[in-house]
Amino acid sequence: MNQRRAATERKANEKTGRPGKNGDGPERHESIYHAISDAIIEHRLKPGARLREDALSEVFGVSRTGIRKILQRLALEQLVTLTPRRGASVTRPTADEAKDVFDARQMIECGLMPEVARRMTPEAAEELRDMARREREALKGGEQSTAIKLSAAFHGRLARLSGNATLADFVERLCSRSSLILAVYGNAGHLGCESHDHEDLLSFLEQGNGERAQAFMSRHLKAIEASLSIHEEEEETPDLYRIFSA
Amino acid sequence: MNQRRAATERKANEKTGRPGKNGDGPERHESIYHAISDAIIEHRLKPGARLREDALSEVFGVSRTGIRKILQRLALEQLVTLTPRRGASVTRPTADEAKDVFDARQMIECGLMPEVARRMTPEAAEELRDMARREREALKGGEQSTAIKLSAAFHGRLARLSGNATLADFVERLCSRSSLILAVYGNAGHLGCESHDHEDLLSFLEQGNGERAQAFMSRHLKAIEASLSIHEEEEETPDLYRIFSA
DNA sequence: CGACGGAAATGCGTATACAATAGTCGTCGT
DNA sequence: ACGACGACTATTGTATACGCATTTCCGTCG
Repeated sequence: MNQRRAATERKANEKTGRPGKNGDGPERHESIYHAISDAIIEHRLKPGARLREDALSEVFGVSRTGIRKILQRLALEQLVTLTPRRGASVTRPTADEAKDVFDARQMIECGLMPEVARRMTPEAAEELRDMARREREALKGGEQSTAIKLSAAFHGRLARLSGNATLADFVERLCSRSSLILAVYGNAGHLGCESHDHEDLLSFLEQGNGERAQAFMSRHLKAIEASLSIHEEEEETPDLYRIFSA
Repeated sequence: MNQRRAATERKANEKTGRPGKNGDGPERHESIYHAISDAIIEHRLKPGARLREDALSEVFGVSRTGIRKILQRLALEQLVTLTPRRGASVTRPTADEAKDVFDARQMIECGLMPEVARRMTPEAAEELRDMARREREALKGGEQSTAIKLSAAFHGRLARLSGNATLADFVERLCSRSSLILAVYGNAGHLGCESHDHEDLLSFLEQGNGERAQAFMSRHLKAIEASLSIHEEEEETPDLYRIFSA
């Protein structure tokens, strides 16, 4: 076990070109954090998947201490669930949580649209249009992972344009969780944010029409939420009596 | 000096078995977290105060590892700021952040009022009325720390009544940060949420009048924000040129 | 008198060790 | 043969100690 670990560490060091010591401290942690959160958002790590500290520390070639810090952060963002003495696993959102998240997005993202319309610039519109285009291409090309990430990034970038960093952070967190929700309750092949919704939304924003953008965002989110198939999947105390009596 | 006191205190705790809270488990960390965050929210730790890991670990009798975890969490909630190789300090919110926080509170707390009015029950109203009463009494009695904490708790509890846990979490975070903002920009003797605002708001909610509650909350928050004296206090790179040319 | 350089101090991150616990598997008794 | 109890293992949680980087302060030199 230790030998394996040493080998992995050496390989990691060779990769970064730092022999003996990896002094990249915070930067390395940041990249690991993004690697894990991306994997979760892109559904390469599915809800319920266990994230063992030893395994992660071996894979990334850092100490378990560092991994723990990263897992704590992910837990605070509710992307992973930490159960005491049982370790970390990718969060499996409940139906209630899904409703909360989409209600919150309705409130915040829609509420942000007027200000975003006011602050929209040609450069920002250009960047967003590019993201929307790439997302649609990824979706067409079957790269669902890429499409999911780009969709979340689009919503996040949009919120950031409002100038309110705090609310933009909230939106980004909500989008990450939405990815998880789609992974659990989404119908395969009918991913959220398809069609030309993002492009259409952009048009309203470029026209400075906050009202219509707001209404459109509301419909957009409602459409995504409606596409979910919420089946309650009782986690606790399944009603065996009801199940086996029928 | 500090070491000796901390050592004796820790020894005493171990000998007495730590009455009230058992120090063994994660609950100890939880209580330390609350101790620090309360101290920040109640302005017993003022913005800019440095939080050295060694000192904290001695005071609370836990290792630096645990303190680090707690500081990370507080940093993610933006109550403390971690500057690389400079340590942790209580966050000193900027004027921009203050505006963002209050704009966010306007959007979320006001947007929540209709649902809260719909779900208000006599028991909840009773509890909230008690909190408001205790807050007013604390304010009258000169216990500003208690009043500040109760005010934040009132807003948080209110949001939680909406049934949306995600948005309630956001509101609680925003209220914590608001406490910090009041510490920096608030006028002494004119603390937020005084008068009978909370009681009046409760009345509207008990009547199920979400519209008026929403409007009242909006005025309430605007009043708090307006009471702030925002002076820019350039932190870094003071504009010497501008200062000395005039 | 100012500037440069070294030594001490502080902080951060990692590794290692140890403790505690939940899950698993085997054995024993009825 | 089946169930229950107990030991073992795997994994997490926490503390301690060390190494490295950076900052700060002070002494010496120009």
